[in-house]
Amino acid sequence: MTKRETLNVRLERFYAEARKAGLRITPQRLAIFKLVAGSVSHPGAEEIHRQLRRSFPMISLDTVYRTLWKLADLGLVSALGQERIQLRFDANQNRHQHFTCKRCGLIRDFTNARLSALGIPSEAAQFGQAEDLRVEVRGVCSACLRKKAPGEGKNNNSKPKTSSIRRRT
Amino acid sequence: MTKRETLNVRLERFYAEARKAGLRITPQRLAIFKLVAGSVSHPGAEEIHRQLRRSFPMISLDTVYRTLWKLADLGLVSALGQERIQLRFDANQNRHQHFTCKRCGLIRDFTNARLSALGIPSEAAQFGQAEDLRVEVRGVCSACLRKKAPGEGKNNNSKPKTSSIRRRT
DNA sequence: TCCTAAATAAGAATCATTACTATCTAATAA
DNA sequence: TTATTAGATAGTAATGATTCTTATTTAGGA
Ligand SMILES: [Mn+2]
Ligand SMILES: [Mn+2]
Ligand SMILES: [Zn+2]
Ligand SMILES: [Zn+2]
Repeated sequence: MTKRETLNVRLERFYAEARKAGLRITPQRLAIFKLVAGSVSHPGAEEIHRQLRRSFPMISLDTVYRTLWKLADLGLVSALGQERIQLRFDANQNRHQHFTCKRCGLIRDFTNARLSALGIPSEAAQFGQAEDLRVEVRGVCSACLRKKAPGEGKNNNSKPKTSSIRRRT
Repeated sequence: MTKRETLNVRLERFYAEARKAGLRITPQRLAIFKLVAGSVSHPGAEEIHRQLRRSFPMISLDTVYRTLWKLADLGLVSALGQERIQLRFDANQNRHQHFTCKRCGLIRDFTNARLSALGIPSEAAQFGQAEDLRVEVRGVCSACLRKKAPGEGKNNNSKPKTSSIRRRT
């Protein structure tokens, strides 16, 4: 699949999902999605904002963020890194894996023999010198499941204000 | 190994590494390391600070951060999450893996069949509902390798000021 | 074309983290 | 034991990414 074909497939999905969700297709939103969908660099919000200023000199950074999170809600993009903002520290230097709760930020250790045995994949070498491999299982912890297990509409719009966790999903 | 034994092993290492690196063992540093080493919750700096106020009412948040990074430099703790601070977005919704440069924050996609085939490990279930598994290879990208390949003392103290990346390692 | 809920721009606010600086102290040697 | 001093700390200001607030604009349906 060429780069152009990939972009088109993603755009189709964008239109389809946006329509399904009753999301307005503004020029800003379209431009933001196109930029991310056509990029291989996993850009951050500032970078996207800087690029888009060329065609939308007045676009605000806030719009970029709002749009990206909307797209994430629709499953059209993913947020990388963490969604939690605080750094977390770990004194366990044995090889192990983490379970992370995407709601409250809980992190717990576990050890799985198969995962611990994984070597650095050869594909990584093309980008530079690989040093280690991290495996993270993401989900929702037992405590958070208990909190509001039932009654979750597909579009959970509880305003999160500012907790340790920046966003849902 | 009991919890107490684990803590003692870690403390041994702390003293050994600190001595080796000529690091002063202050009451604050010892307390910070003990707290992290005795915890299973991967605490953040604020949390550590709050706990330590009980025994050191005057301890500053800055000391907590400085100490944690020092410990990280010595390989006694790891920083989780990302060291990059900016969120990054990804429109590739096919299963794939990432290579991440710990110096400049570059992120690139790759696909490894074995990694893509990994299922959620059973050990994760004890913590709640697991949803997905992320694999990240961390290292140094080609461009960064070129920049200052030689002449790196073991303790690279270039002041990082504030770039997109918060820290080395 | 008109209406209205949703989206935007602008800028203030927040929060985690880092920087600055005056003081303090652990480690060493006299 | 005391003096010395490089390294560490507390306190506080600064920074930078992200989110919030509000007045204005607009997409899309009637
Ligand atoms: Mn851990
Ligand atoms: Mn990707
Ligand atoms: Zn949780
Ligand atoms: Zn790099």
